Amino acid sequence: MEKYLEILKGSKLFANVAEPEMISMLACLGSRERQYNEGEFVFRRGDRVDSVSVLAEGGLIVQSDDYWGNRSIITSVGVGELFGVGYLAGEAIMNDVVAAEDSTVISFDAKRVLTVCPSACPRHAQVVRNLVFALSEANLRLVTKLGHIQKRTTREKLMSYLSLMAKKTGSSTFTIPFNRQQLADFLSVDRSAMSAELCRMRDDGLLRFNRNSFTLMESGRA
Amino acid sequence: MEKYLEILKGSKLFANVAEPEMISMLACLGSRERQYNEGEFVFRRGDRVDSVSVLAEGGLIVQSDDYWGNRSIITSVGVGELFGVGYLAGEAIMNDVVAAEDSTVISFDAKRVLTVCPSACPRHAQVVRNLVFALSEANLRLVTKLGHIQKRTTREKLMSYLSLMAKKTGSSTFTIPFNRQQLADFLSVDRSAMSAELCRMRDDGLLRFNRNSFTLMESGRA
DNA sequence: CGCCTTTCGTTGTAAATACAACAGACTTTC
DNA sequence: GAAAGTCTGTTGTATTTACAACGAAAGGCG
Repeated sequence: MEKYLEILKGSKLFANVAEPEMISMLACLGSRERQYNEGEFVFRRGDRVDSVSVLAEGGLIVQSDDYWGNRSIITSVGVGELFGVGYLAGEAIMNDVVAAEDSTVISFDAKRVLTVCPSACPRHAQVVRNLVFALSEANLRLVTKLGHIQKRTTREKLMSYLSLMAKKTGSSTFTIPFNRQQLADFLSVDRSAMSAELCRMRDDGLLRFNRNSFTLMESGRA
Repeated sequence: MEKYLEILKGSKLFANVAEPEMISMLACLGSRERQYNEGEFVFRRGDRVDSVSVLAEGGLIVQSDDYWGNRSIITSVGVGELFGVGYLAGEAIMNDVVAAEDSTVISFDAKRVLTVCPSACPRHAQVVRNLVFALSEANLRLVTKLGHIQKRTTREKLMSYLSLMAKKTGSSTFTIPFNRQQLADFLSVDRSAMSAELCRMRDDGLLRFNRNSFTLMESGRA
């Protein structure tokens, strides 16, 4: 566990909690550490989640395959981020969470995080507040994704996603954390159709790209 | 404010908080009450939200119009539900919140809810926990909606939404809280195309409907 | 290097959707 | 109860997308 103190310190869950206090809370919160190999399932649809989990190493994909095998990528999870916190109210989880690479997950007993000893652990209340903020951000991510997907055409979806990425990185040139198939799954469109549309957008002078590196052109908004 | 005590008592925010304690907290949390007429904006895109709001009367729609005027309905808000809680982390709100009918909103100062006097107000910690659960549920709603929208065809989107409604109400006959245009906006499809698809589904024996009352047929899953 | 696997672009066709326009049913209002 | 307005269903056309299939390029590995 000590290995990951730095990461935990930088995670949303322990924002504004000093290291000594954090360490004293780790035991109190029932923390557990577990490794996952690439491709392994962290959660499966139908599981009940009774923990608050932080990714300490690696990368995760939150996805969902429907009855006919169409895969939808809900979101990706990076180091230091919380996940699975959308199901604390007791509902069964609706998506699979899969390790995109070898990963380490640190999880905390949800009941202890939420209900035990806010006085005994001096900064416990802060952790609960952090949880509120983390959930709030998760909400924002989902709404943002909805904003992309609700666009009517593939080109609009791509523009919506790519222009947000440019805004987030503060540069018109950036790389995305998806390959073509994953991007298509994320935007909920067909890969080959999306690939073709990307090329048309390039030919129309909207952008340039190479693999997962993109550059948006001034001409913009078509 | 007293008018709405019953509703507040039944709201997610004050679950497991006895009425006397709740009343003593109302002032402490900086509660405000405000009326909105049908069509009036409760929040506009770009607003900063520094409050936790509960709908006491009426009904709200969370929606977003894009640059070209296409409207997307994110969700509807019923009496007793929290809204706007996805933006506590400080980001600007991305959607408009509009009163679908004459409505009353009670809001609480977010900073006080999150940071003040967890000891002075005996059940303050419970309210913060409730907020976590409410956010968790909001997350779930969004993920559920994503599940509908990510379906590739209009028929699949309709089946996804309607079968969930049947499951939620526990009956194969139920009414939905949307008219056709709103349902189309919610599922992010064209209204007339959706209307036509609904009729084809009826002709295929999948369901029956009249206005916003639907009945799913045994034959199911096409 | 050569083989194998994965990823990406390309194309043609069938299917699905958006859009526009209109008619009928139902509501509201005066 | 007539008029105006709203909601829903219907149809035809142009556009967009999904699907399948394939070849080329890139990366991994013995």
